[in-house]
Amino acid sequence: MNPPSVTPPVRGCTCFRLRQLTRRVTQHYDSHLARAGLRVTQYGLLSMLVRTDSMSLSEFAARMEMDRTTLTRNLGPLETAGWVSVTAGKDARSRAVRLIAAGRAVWETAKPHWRQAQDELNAALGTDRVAALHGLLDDSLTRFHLALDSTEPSAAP
Amino acid sequence: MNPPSVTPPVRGCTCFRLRQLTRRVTQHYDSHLARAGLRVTQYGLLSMLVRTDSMSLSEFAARMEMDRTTLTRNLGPLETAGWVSVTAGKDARSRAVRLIAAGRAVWETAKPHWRQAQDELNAALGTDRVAALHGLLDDSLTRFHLALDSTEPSAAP
DNA sequence: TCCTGTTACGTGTATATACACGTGTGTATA
DNA sequence: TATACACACGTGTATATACACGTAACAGGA
Repeated sequence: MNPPSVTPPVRGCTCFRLRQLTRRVTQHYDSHLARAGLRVTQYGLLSMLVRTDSMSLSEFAARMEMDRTTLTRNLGPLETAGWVSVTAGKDARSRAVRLIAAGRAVWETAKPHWRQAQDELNAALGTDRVAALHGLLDDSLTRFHLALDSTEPSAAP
Repeated sequence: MNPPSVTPPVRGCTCFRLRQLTRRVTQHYDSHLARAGLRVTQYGLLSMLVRTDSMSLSEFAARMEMDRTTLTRNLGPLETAGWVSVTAGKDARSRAVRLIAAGRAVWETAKPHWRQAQDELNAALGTDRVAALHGLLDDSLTRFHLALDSTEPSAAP
């Protein structure tokens, strides 16, 4: 007889599992979005910009949960392609990121390909499971911030 | 009155959420493993090698759910550090990957740091939630393979 | 034996990711 | 006002990721 209602210890590495699934899922989305000349990371950036007139780099990075310097690099190809403009911001320090018409057009073109990738994933995993996964991922991110932000073992003053 | 037991449509992008959380969680693990001079990806590779005497590159890549060429690149730093050896395999084509004593030593050193990173995550999210996340991630990966492998839109012959 | 297809790799290229570090710029304080 | 600090960025460096492409080696059949 097993002891009831005892939570089994967590086995293995959460980060490893996350990275594993993320690799495969990213490949799936990328293979679809490639038809529009985009990667899923780029599609995500454009999607965020579609909903916002203008943002500073730091604000953009915070919303994407992405390192600021990573965002700078990731915007490079989008700027080169003429989809995004990075101009002077309110401050002399700040810079404003904005979506250009061509960028919106590419996003519109890519959208049905993203939709198909997502539909195939929904079918493969089951809608219930995907919904549960979304909830768990969102919740985990929130709790992660609440508990671990500015508690990292950088230096004990 | 809301219609009962109707699964709400899935909102947003699964891949985006996965990548978001993976970024943050990876940073967390990396900050701990840095004390042992490792990244979580490298720790994962060493962990797999600890349980296996010898493997071909392709077999290793398959077990890691990692692209073969990605694995080749990721093994570079580990070889340079003298933690892993890549020698001739059974075949003249194949190559055997093996963990060296120094590699095992580093892994042993890193293990408590990984443990702490995992414990902090467990505390931040709650053990139940982490267990649920593991189950969902594992299950999703399996179902992903069953449904989407060799069904990718590469080319319609 | 020679040809053909498959298998197991490596490399070039491009993007994704983030830390350490340095540079201006704004702000508040002595 | 001079100074110190905080803020917003960019860059150098290193790793992570994978597709396209090419090469050498094996396995079968003509």
